[in-house]
Amino acid sequence: MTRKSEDTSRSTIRDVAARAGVSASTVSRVLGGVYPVSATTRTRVLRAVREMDYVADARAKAIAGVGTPTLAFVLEDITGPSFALMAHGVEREATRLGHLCLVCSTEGDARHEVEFVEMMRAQRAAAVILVGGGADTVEYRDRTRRMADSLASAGSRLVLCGRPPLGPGAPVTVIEYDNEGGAYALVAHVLAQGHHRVLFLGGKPDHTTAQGRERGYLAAHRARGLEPDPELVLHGDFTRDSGHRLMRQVLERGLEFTAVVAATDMVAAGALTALHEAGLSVPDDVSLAGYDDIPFARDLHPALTTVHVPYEELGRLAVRTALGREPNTPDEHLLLGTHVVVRNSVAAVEEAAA
Amino acid sequence: MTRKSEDTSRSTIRDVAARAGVSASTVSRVLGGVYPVSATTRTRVLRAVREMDYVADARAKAIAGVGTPTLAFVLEDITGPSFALMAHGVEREATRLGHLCLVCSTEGDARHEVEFVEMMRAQRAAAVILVGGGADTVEYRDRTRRMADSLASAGSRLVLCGRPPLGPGAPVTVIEYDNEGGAYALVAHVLAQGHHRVLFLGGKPDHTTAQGRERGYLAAHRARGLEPDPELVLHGDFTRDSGHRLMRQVLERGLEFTAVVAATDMVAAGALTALHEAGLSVPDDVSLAGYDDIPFARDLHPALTTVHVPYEELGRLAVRTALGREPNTPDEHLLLGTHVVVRNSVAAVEEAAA
DNA sequence: GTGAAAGCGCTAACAT
DNA sequence: ATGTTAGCGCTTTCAC
Repeated sequence: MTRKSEDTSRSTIRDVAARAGVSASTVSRVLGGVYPVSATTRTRVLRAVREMDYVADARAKAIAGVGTPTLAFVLEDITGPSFALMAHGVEREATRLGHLCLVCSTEGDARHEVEFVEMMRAQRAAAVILVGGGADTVEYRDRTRRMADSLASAGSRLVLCGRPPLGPGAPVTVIEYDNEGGAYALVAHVLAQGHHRVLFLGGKPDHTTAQGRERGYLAAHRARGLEPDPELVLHGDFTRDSGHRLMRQVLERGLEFTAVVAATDMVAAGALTALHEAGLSVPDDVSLAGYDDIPFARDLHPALTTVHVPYEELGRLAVRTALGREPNTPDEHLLLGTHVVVRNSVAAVEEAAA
Repeated sequence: MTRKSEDTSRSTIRDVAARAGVSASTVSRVLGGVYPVSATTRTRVLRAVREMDYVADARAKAIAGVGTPTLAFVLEDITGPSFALMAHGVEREATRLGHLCLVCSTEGDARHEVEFVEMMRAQRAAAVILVGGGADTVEYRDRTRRMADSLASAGSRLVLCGRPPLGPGAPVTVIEYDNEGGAYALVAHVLAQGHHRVLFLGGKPDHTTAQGRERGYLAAHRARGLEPDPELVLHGDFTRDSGHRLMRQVLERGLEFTAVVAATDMVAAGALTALHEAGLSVPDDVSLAGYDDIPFARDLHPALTTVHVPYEELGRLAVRTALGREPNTPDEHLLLGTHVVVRNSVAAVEEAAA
């Protein structure tokens, strides 16, 4: 059994110094690394350190100017697959760069968000990464702008990841991906299979991510000279339950369509089981596509055609650029590409039936 | 536009004091809360604070004895649905209790794990929660015991969440759930549907979670006087790919079975698509069950029968008990129940066919 | 090579 | 009610 010091209170550098018969500065020096210290003193100190199982208080070091930098990550709900993917990217890159990683869930509450940002500022986080879409209201811009300024004035930096950008001049970094482009490509693909009435299961009308995807849906139609029936675009949120509910209602109402494009793989999953519950077969009776390419998409049955979003990369990039910038650099904007991944959930329409 | 202080370096309490024409202690007092301060001074100070957008350095406060406590959460990969669920529980409860929440991914590397724990000790984290199963080797016990002692001697506490417990006397809290019981109930349910040859897609043979589930599988058989064919229990890991690969191999080998129980919903998902790819129907041709009850289980087709594990509760409990205990309390052991949730993926065997 | 002393940003005990 | 001083645990001049 390893012997441990029995004293309940953690030992300080002075305790170690005392036990080694040297001064605190000396202990600091041998622990610090490459400062000239005599071999024998070094050994004595190291032994004391080992015997007392001493670890320097990181907060004290931080305050003295040599701490491990910290990076904060605030999102809505770690449980969402795409959030989790980003979180993973952030976390990996942060530890690769030797940063600690604080995480907070807002549960979708904007008040929590600003509270967290305030805390992170108090923690002197090197950067705080805000993740997940939302409404682009003036209230949002003001609030976020305020956070950005306040962080910047404290030598930190705000990163918006998949979020509405602020106006020019704000000290933020925004990393986005091409919502509209992905939706455009996806819907073009569906249309190319001969579908004419494709249902769109969208998100909240004021949510910018939802808007981008909806724009893509519309644009793809118009590029073919089609004007989609307004009845076909529905609004809900990005959850599985929303997809399920919406799909059910549509089925009850007897709306006509041969394909459905969901704003999210989660929505698609809910819609899929609603379809199944109604005895419909995908893609034989109706085609279905999603958005996000979460890992589970390929294990749905049929495997879901969707658009891939490089979420993990997004997270990695967020920390890399945030940490690379000078705090007060004005707005910077990265846009990552998306691409559709074709699996088995959308089929060509039977021309005979038409 | 809100005016902000232009000075790039964050302001200190003394700067605020200077601007308000008072002493630092006074600023500290008005910010601190309920200490008697004259109304006019208070206003002056608050104005200065606002004008400078001042926030007290949390690290300095911490070192002075009044910091926001921090809690660390180290897991293998935030991307796994069950990990994410636990993380969510931990995070929610932590912020509810006013704690900050540090998170680290080990990517399955034990060395990273001890490094992280060491860092957390340096951060003076109130508790560190280690999550996720593993092998119960003596190396594991030694290493973990060492971490527990070291944390305890620093006034912190180690919590093992869904992990092999240490021997008695170690200053840890372990929170587990009933792996064996859940598997037992699930397999009993499958057996009760008339299945005699049920395939088990297990995890790594030395992984304690995998072992518990396998024991349940065996025990359920024996309780019915059955001795399962050893050929029917396979080993892989807990990933979707493992389930997919294993299922494929089994199908190629032409093994006979009417039901498969996967050690994990992820494994089940992989197995399900392999089954589908082979043109088999679930549950008409073969029944399938999983374990974990991740949110996606009900959107698989057919909806997956599985055993529910209260992961989120697990996380919440982990922080609650960790924070409630005195640091040096010896081992404490909580065991949460599991229960099977019946959906549509296991059917009764056709007695006619037999 | 090593110690004493000052300083990091804050709070708290002690004065007044 | 407010200022002064000491102290939290550490690093870093500045002496010797």
